[in-house]
Amino acid sequence: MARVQFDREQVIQDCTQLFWQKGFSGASMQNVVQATGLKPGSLYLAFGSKEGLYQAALEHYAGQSQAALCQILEAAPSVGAGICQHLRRMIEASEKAGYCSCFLVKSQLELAATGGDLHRRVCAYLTEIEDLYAQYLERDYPQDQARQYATSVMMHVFGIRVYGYLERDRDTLLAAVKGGLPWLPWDSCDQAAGS
Amino acid sequence: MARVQFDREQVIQDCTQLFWQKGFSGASMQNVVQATGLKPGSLYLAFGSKEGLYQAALEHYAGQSQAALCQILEAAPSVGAGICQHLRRMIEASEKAGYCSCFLVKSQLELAATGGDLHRRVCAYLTEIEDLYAQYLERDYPQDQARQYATSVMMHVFGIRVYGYLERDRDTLLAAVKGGLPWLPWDSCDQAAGS
DNA sequence: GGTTAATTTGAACATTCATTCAAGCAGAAG
DNA sequence: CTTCTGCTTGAATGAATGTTCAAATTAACC
Repeated sequence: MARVQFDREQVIQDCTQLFWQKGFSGASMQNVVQATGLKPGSLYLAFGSKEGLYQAALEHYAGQSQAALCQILEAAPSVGAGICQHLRRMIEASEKAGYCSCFLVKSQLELAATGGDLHRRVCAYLTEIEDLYAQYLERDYPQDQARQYATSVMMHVFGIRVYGYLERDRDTLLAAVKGGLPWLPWDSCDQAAGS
Repeated sequence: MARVQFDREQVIQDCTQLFWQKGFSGASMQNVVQATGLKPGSLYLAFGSKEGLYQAALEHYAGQSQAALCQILEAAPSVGAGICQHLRRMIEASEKAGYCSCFLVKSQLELAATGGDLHRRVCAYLTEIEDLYAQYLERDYPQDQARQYATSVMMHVFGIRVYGYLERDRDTLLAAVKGGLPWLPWDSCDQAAGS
C-alpha cells in the first residue's frame, strides 16, 4: 500500500459544500483542489471526473437529507407534527446568513437542460423523498390522500427553497405554508417546537 | 453612421433563450456568438460584458413576464380567475418538451451565492411580481389578506417551476395547487379555460 | 466624390478550464 | 534490507474561457 489514503468521507463532504454553494459549472476543479487539499491526480484516480465527484456529492447529500427526514418523522408525536417541525426548520434555515437553498433543487434547475446522467439521478433522489413523505403519510391517511398530500408538501418545500432567498421575515413564509397545508397539525407543532 | 445596426431586440431575445436554458456559467460567450450571429466585438461594444448581456436578458424576460401577467389578470372575469388561469398555463407549460422552468427562478438559485449585482436585480424583479399579485388581489381582499395570498401564490409558482421537471401528469400538479390555494375560484377557471 | 464617424469584424490575448501522467513515495511482503 | 505495490504528487497538456483592438466596412454629410 501507499502512504495513507485520504479520508474519502471528508473529501465528499467538502465537495458537497462547494458544489452546493457554487453549482456544477460555477465550481472549478481548482476550487475542489483548494477545498479538499488534495491534488488533481488523487481526485481523478478516486472519482474519475468532475462529474463523478459531483455524483458522490449528490449521493451524500441525498442520503443525509433522507436520514434527517426519517429521523424527525419517527421522533415526532405524529407524522403531521413531524412535517410541521421539518418545514419550520426549513424556514428558519432560510434566514441564516449564507443560506444555500437545497442542493438537489439547485442541481435540478442547473442540470435539467443537459439531460445527462446527473440530472436523472437528481430526479430520482427527489422522487425518493416524495415517496418517503407519501409512505409516512399513509400511516394516517388513505393511499390516494397520502400521495396527494406528499405532492403538496414537496411543492411547498420547493417554494420555501426558492422563496427563502427573498429574505422575508419568517412569519410571512410560515403563514403562507400554513395556509397552503391547512390539514397539518400546526398547533401541535407550535407547542412541541416552541416559536 | 455605419452599415446597419443589428436588431438589438432580436439579439436580447436570443440571449434570453440561451441564458434561460444554460444558465450564466453554463452558457459561454462562444455560445452567445453562435446564437446571435454577431461577433464578439459587436457584443462587447453594445453590452460591455457577459454580465451586461445577462442583465439585458433578465430585464427583457422580467418585463415580458409582468406584461403577460397583467394582461391575463386584466382580461379575466376576476383577479382570482385570472390567477387560476395563469397557474393552469404554467402547469401545462411544464409538460412540454424542452421545459426550462422560469428564468428568474433559475437565476435566483444560480446567482445567489455570488451576492453580486445580478442577484440583487433578480430579487427585485421577483419582488415586483409579488407586488403585482398583491396589488391585483387588493381589489377583492383587504390589504393584509391580499399580501398573504400573494406570498402563497408566489410560493406555489416557485413550487411549480421546480416540480415541473419531475414530469408528473398535470392532474397531480393541479390538484396540489388547488389544495394549496383553496381560496381561488377554481371552478370558474375550469369553465373559462376548459380542461 | 471625398471625408468623417459609427459599427462590424475576427484574429489574438492572457487566463482558466478539466484532465493526464511520469516520477516520487510509503507501507506490505519476502 | 530489498522488492513490490499502489496511492500521491504537481507540473504540464491542449482546449475553452471572457475580453480586446486595430483594421475593415459602410452610411451620412459637405
